[in-house]
Amino acid sequence: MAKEQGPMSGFRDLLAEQMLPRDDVLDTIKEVYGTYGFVPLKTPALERLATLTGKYGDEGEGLMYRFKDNGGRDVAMRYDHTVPLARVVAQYGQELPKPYKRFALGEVWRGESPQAGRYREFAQFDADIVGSSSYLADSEVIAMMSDAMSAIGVGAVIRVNDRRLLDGLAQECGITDKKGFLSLIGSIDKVDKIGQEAVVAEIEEAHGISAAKIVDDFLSIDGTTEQKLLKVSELVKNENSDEGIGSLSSILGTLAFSGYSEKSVVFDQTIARGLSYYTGTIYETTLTDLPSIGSVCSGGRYDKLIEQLGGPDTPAVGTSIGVDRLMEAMRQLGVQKDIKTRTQVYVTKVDGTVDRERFAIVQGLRKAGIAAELVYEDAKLGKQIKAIDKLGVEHILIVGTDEVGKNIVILKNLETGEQTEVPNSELANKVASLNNK
RNA sequence: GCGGGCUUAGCUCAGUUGGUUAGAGCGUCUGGUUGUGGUUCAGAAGGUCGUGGGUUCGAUCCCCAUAGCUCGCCCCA
Repeated sequence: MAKEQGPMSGFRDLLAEQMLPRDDVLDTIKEVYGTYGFVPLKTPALERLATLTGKYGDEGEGLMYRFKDNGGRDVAMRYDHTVPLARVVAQYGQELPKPYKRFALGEVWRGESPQAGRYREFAQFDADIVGSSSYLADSEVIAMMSDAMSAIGVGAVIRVNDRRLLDGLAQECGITDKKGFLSLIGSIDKVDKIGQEAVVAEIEEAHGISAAKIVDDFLSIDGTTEQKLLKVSELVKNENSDEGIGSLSSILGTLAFSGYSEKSVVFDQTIARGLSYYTGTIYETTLTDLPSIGSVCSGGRYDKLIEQLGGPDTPAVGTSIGVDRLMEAMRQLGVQKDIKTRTQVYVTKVDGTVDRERFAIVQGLRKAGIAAELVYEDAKLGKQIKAIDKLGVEHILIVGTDEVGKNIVILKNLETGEQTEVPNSELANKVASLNNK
């Protein structure tokens, strides 16, 4: 059958069984972010083309969804949350609190060719601290990522590095031009994918044997965070790397002091991040039980970006969660909740003459904060129960003329099969207590 | 932008070395008598075999084209 009536390639419908667990995860993350004082920011899905052009490089530009709107204006779909943030900072700079800690959750659109775990419309959940270059800001963002992963029940380790360390490494390798540097970083970034040997070979080809030797030694460094930092500082000695190591020591030391062990936050000199705009701390998140899915949450410090994007010269550090990849990971890990509805009680229909009473019962439950529904159409009770059970609703009420006459309802637990008569007056409390268990 | 794979029932897929009524599992529906499900039993509905052309007495199967989907590379989340 033609599958041409579905959504376009790279776009998806998310039905209740995807959206409900997703909402739960996002709510949990929002709560965590809230405990750090982050406030929400919503920017439009559509921006003026001029706001977005020239910000993502030629490649990004080509991937942007752009068109003329009905009034003939050039517009483009939001491509990420960072450029809109820069616009907001430029526009409201004076009014914003300092530091400005905001999170942004929403869809972004990129006209890439879709692949496994990559879509043309996908949600990003960004959190950034704008206006401070303090290492405490970096520390908070990393701690917050770690907390968020714990809160949603996913084991994760955040691997932290510093861009300046890599700058220093490049310097040691005799690489001074930006292009060479990006190629070096690009190679190092692939170490998880292709292995150290292949990376070293690639670097030897591009930058010569002595550079390859240094990188090989660099990548081989092992041990605890503290040991590794020491060894790196011995191997790469220059101003750049010293800054990076100093900053990493402060951040990781501070985090360790607050109980973030090496199981949750580590120094990893192989983290490179392909993006060119990072200036300091960089980090990625590896899921303990599903490393192959890649980083579900990553970011770093980008002190020059907001200025480049047309805002004021403002330091910033932030993180971005790939919501869809995270949900996919949770599905694969089997930790995604299996829910199709939030309804707690379903009132069945056994007798059409008591619809008013059934409706009133449902309204009473709803007023008490309980999610309740009632069956509309006549059907065999067995069929009703089957359908309700399939939805995953645990309790049903049976209300017919007998029950209405006695001012009671029959409450049945579909999991245990247990069934009791409950006086109408006690119903809401009874149901509430069931769901609190 | 480059390369591979796929497209048969609502879903996941068989299948025909080209030949009369295209199959399975799951799902859906009906029934195993009146207000009690998840197991089970009996039965039913449901397919222009992606679209267009060609070869052939005959095509879902072969050829060409086209579209859609999908997976890699690049880049990224």
